[in-house]
Amino acid sequence: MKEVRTRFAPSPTGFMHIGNLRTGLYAYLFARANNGKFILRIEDTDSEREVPGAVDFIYRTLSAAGITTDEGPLNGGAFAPYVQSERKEIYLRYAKELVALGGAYPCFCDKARLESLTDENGNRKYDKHCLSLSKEEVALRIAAGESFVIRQNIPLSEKTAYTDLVYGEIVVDTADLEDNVLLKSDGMPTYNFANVVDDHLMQISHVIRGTEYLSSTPKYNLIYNSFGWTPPQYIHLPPIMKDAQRKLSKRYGDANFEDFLAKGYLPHTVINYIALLGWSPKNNEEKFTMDELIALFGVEGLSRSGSIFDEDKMRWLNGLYIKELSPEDFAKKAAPYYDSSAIKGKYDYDKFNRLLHTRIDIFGEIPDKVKFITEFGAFDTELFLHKKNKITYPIAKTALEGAISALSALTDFSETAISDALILKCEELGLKKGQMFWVVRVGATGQAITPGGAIEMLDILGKQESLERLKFSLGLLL
RNA sequence: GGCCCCAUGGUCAAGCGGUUAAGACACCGCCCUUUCACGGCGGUAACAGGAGUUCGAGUCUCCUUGGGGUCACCA
Repeated sequence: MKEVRTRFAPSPTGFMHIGNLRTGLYAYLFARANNGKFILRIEDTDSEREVPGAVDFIYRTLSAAGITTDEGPLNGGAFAPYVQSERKEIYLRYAKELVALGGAYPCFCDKARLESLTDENGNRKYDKHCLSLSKEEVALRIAAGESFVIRQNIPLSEKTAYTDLVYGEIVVDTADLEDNVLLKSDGMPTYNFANVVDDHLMQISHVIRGTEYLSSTPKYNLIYNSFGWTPPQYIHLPPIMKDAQRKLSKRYGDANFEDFLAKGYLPHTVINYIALLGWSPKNNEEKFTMDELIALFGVEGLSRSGSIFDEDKMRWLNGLYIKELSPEDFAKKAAPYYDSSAIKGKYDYDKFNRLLHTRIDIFGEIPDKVKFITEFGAFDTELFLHKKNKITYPIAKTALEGAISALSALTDFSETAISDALILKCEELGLKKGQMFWVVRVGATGQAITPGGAIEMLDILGKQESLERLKFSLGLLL
């Protein structure tokens, strides 16, 4: 059997869209799962969208994602160059050959004429006007420096079919296809042409890409046929959706890989999560290493319908991965988020690390979790009330007063001392421990949900601040 | 609008003619716990609709409806 070779062919736009990354991931997994090669190719034939430094950016992204390439612009390979803008002469050569073979023809029609072809529904289809030009006239006009493009010569009406590995047989009538531009007037190829020439020359065995190409693939196969080449196998992928009717796109917010990293997602969480959007293994697990994904991946598990991106689930997954981090790793990754929070430079980050390690799903939650340190003021006293612990206003008041007196007497404000003193006071006042701790925790922070228990909160705040806050809270009850 | 594709809970999804229709997220409840959280256990919730094929249909066929894609000198 032929060697499996897949490719990831992004445009250098300066960001890595999640949908794109998933396509690349699947191409990578498929290659690795079949002991094949994974190739990176840069599709930069649209000079207007060129972004400097984008190639490095793509490599950094793949590296962060744990995806390695066998061939590409930076690591080279037998089919270099891997950047389309550097392959201009190749496309030109093959375009000429295709014209000679009758699969394409030069076209001199200008924009105005093209627009005049638009019908009442706003649709337009090229009428093969320039196909009838004589060889002599074509040569003359080109020699005269007239601007032209090369168009694909598509048969008027015949059925074309191919078998997609996930969607099955796709049949399209060539009457529904247009004589698209293959080579632009600036000499650059369009995707329609470059992708065919490159996939063939680079010996790509399986083309893995989004469904937007599902119905135009027959067009590409026609080109392969004209050249006498064998088309690759196709694996088209359903889209990742923002909601039921919108595709996930950067226009709607945080859909880029790097945005998720900035929010405090671990790179592998994103990979793990998107791997499961549109593909599922036969087992019932949700958490996979890259090696496990490779071992499990197969086209049988690919789905045909679009999937809505659910950040809640990705958060949960990230929480799982965060809990697995060693304390050192956690501290290292959390540090930048403390530095951008209100407690920057103050307090011992490690005290928070210990509390937050099991309490956050993404690092971006840190600033909000530590906010209570610097933000404290009047709050809704209903927070004191607790049905299950039978906490009423009088009990809250008693507990607060008791806590204040017990804590005031302490010289050693350690966690054990605080705990002992509060528990002793409970017995003295006939309060349940749960009542005391709840009231103290709320009284010291003004929040129902806190990044730690009562004792931990008091310990972090220190004796003076704790007492001031408890007295303030008591005041709210009077 | 033409053409192509898709359709199981709110979401991701198993299922590939016979199942009490898995599992996960989210949500709710219980337990654990000195309070927050973690963790454990449990619960609510789905085959878009209609014909047909079949002893039997979520699974096959057709139609309807809904949704997506595509119709560029963008990829």
